[in-house]
Amino acid sequence: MTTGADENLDYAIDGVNDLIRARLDKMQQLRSKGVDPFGRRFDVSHKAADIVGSFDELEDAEVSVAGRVMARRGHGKVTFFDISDLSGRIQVYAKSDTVGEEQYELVRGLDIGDIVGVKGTVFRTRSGEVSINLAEFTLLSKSLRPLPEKWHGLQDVELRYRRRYLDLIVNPEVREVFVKRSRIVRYMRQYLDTHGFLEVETPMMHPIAGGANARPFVTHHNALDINLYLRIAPELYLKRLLVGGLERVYEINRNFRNEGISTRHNPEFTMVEIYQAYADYTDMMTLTEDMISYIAEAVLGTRVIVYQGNEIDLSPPWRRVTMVDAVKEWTGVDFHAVETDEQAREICIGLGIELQGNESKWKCLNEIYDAKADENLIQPTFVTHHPVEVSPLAKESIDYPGFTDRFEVFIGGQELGNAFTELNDPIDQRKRFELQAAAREAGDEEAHQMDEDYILALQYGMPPAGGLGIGVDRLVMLLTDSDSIRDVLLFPLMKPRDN
RNA sequence: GAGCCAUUAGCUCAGGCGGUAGAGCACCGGACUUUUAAUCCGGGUGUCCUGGGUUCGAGUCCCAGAUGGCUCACCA
Repeated sequence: MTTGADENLDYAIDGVNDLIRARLDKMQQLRSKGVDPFGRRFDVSHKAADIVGSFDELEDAEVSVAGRVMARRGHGKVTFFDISDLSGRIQVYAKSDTVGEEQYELVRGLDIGDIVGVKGTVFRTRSGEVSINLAEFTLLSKSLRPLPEKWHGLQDVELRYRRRYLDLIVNPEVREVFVKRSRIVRYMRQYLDTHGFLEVETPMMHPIAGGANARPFVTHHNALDINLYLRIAPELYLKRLLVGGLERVYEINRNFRNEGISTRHNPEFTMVEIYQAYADYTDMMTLTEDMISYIAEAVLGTRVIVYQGNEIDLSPPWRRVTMVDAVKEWTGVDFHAVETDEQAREICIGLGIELQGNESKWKCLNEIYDAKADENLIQPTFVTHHPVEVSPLAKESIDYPGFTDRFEVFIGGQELGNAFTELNDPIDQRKRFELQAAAREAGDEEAHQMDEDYILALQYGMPPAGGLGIGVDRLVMLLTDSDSIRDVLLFPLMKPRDN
């Protein structure tokens, strides 16, 4: 399928302008000269940054490098261009006398954005820049659209998210964030694997959406003719695995919650959930401190980080405070001294917290806590002992009746994780579900549904266990100093544009 | 879901009080055999987000809508 140089290709490209037309013309001229504008495999011997970094060993050696043309400086019979690969950039020096007229014409026709392969010898220019003296040039992919500007990069936030590939091409610091994200997850796996945890995968499509308080996405299976929910948490499946004797399991995967979008919430987000038989929430605290500081050390080389202008020390141990004490610290209100639900509601209203009007005392405590926690918890902090009422899957505390052996961990003003000693009493669990069902009846759309199948599993006996969930996106935000979750998601959810 | 702000060339941005739409980079043509935000000469490439309205005249004022950002609400 050859394309004639005079064929009008505008139909094939959306929004053709003069810049694009010029590139289409070049593409057709290349074809008519027998040069394929969209090449094939190319043997790469070195990465750009490695050549620059190992100049002493590589001087005068022949190398081949592939990458995208990011800048071009023509000087008549000599042309310099910079190519960029994942490792970095290197300059290529093309001299008409060396490469010959034919190849030199190809170099002169290069556009910023073209992907090329170059072969040549390593040398240093007069001004000291490590470069490749071009011997052989291959066009690997013609770029038909102009890239964003080299100096300011791509600033338009909407375009950055919708066309992340452009963001990655022109904004190196963005690429760095996602490389770090990959390393964070890798070291998390490494930590858990070396501590005897088994990585598992559990269903993403659930007949009952359980394990968290959230509204689910609904989908439909045609052959079975049943509705299914995209999971809001893997918790109840992972605990079935504890029943099955897997003892230490974890899963790193996506959860889906049909709720608002914000700088801290994306409808799909990544959680790691970890369960350890014969342990409790205090073991989970130790694990949290130890794992996160390990990851920081491994990825960043330090446990002292800066997040949004605050210096944060991740070295264990982290502060521990009960929820009642924390609320007392922030507001002066001691909930142990509050007698009635009405009193509690009045306190809430006095603090400017909106209520439905039927909240219990402990629900009120939780409301105040939710409203105040973020702003007050910059350094790593475990807030422990949430009321039983707001913790339907956690075991009640022995020495703190009415509260659960649970914690939420905050760092940098953001909730990062949630953990508790798992409720393994099937009778108690049924009662908790019944209370949740009642709340649901009363209009709480996020209350748990009864899950008979899960209770059945508990009836066979689940070992006592500690369970922990950590928001991976938020951990990445923390370790990359990102203030929006969209900056750590390659493709955050965006409303489609109707063209 | 609510409030505030933004939307102008491929990209980054400027456009006083309503009077023929601008710059830099990129791009096109020319010069140039070690440049590097190369330089020099010449060229402005546009659905001013969309649709209404006011006006002799709207990028600019008014109304409605779209998308995005931030804040709040909900949540992790």
